[in-house]
Amino acid sequence: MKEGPDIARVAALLGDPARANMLTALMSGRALTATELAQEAGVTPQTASSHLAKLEAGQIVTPRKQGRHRYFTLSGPDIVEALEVLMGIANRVGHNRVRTGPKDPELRKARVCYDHLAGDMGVALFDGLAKRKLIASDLNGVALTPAGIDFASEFGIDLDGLRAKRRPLCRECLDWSARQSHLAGSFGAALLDRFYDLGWARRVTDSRIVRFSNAGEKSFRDLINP
Amino acid sequence: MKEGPDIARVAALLGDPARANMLTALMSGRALTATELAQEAGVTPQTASSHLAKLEAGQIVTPRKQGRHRYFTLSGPDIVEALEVLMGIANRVGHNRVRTGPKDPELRKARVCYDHLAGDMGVALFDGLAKRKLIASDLNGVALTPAGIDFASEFGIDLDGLRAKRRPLCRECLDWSARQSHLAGSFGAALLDRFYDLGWARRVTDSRIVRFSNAGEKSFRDLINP
DNA sequence: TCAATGCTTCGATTAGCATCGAACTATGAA
DNA sequence: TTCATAGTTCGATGCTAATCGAAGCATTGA
Repeated sequence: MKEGPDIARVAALLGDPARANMLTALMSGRALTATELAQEAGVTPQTASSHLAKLEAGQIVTPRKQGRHRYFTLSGPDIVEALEVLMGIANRVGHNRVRTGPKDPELRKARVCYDHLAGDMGVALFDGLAKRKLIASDLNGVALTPAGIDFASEFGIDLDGLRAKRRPLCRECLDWSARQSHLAGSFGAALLDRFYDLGWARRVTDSRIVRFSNAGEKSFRDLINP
Repeated sequence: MKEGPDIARVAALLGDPARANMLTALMSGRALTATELAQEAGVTPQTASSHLAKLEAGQIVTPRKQGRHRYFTLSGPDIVEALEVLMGIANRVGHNRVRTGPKDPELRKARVCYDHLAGDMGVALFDGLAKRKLIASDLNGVALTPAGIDFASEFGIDLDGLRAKRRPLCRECLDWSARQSHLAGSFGAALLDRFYDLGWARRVTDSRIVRFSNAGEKSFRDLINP
């Protein structure tokens, strides 16, 4: 009938509430089992199975069999990007769920959102970088300032390497718990990696929690509030 | 129920074939009337009206009243980006419509796809830049090489200005007629703008056709095949 | 005023699909 | 082998939403 790639097929796959919930859960970057995804989506395992079959057929998720579990992950960075963009639009047009966010105080404080820092410290990072004028945000989104570009190389981040990827460098991502923006995109992810490398923080296994050491948190505070 | 922005609402709006066709048509950047969009989508005006009401309520499109017509445009650059990303995914997973592309030979040769160059010359531009190693594409997508960055400034393109926008610099976009990649993203758009400024080409009014002058086409050939 | 065009609202029909209960397969543990 | 857990398939149900015909506004032009 019409020309071009079939957007509708892909978008329809993301457009069901149950499936969207599953995919959102997978944005944590962790591989989740079918049952876990069923719980995340609030549906029965049968229903989840049917949804997962569709997502798999559409190459939105990739399954990996391990013992009697099937672990699912998002099938590529383009899926992450699509979800991030859609989140941004949903945020802009005010389609937000009423929800307070995670209960666990450690989760509220610092956790990973796919591959970047979220939670109170994620928001603090965004605000801190903005206050130091290393990033600037306007109607069109957020971007590194010239000062921010200098900062990145001083801080040990290879911007040219990041630019080689398809993902945009900077993106705002609405924080589920704090309801404010934190920094996503490949630069946001690189910052968190750098925190790991510097020993400031580490990821708690089997959880989205990011735990800063005392010294690491101090350095972090100095970074955002010099 | 769940946390976060409501992806599903937005994605569902893009996930209907009729609506997706309308939105794809609007990627040309031109404002289209309700009846035109109905034709593009292959539905009756009544059905189109109902779809447009939903898209308007979801702030995906913006109407502008003029006389007895209602002109619709995409409501922001984030919508364009979402459509581009979804096209990329649909392309990757092989969800393409079977269709040869536009019939008009001039359309096949050079036209705008939203705001960048498409058609045979769009594909030639992509290939030429790749052959000159000004852009490099891999699994993750396409990006400017260091040589490409130098080229851009020599050619009069303000990369820092482009980076300040939310849109990614480079993106592959599957060409509807040639079935090969051409260059989208803010850099792709800037290149086309530069062609206009240099007098190489101009846009035919009320059409997506881009018409190169003889001298312009020669310069274009020299550019991509030095 | 009348007619034509652009677009929307109403109502009825239809089709697709999300959902779940129940039964089935597969892996692992006792 | 037997039991338990993880996951899928099947079938039935019910809801939502896309679709279009017909009628209703609104704007423009004669």
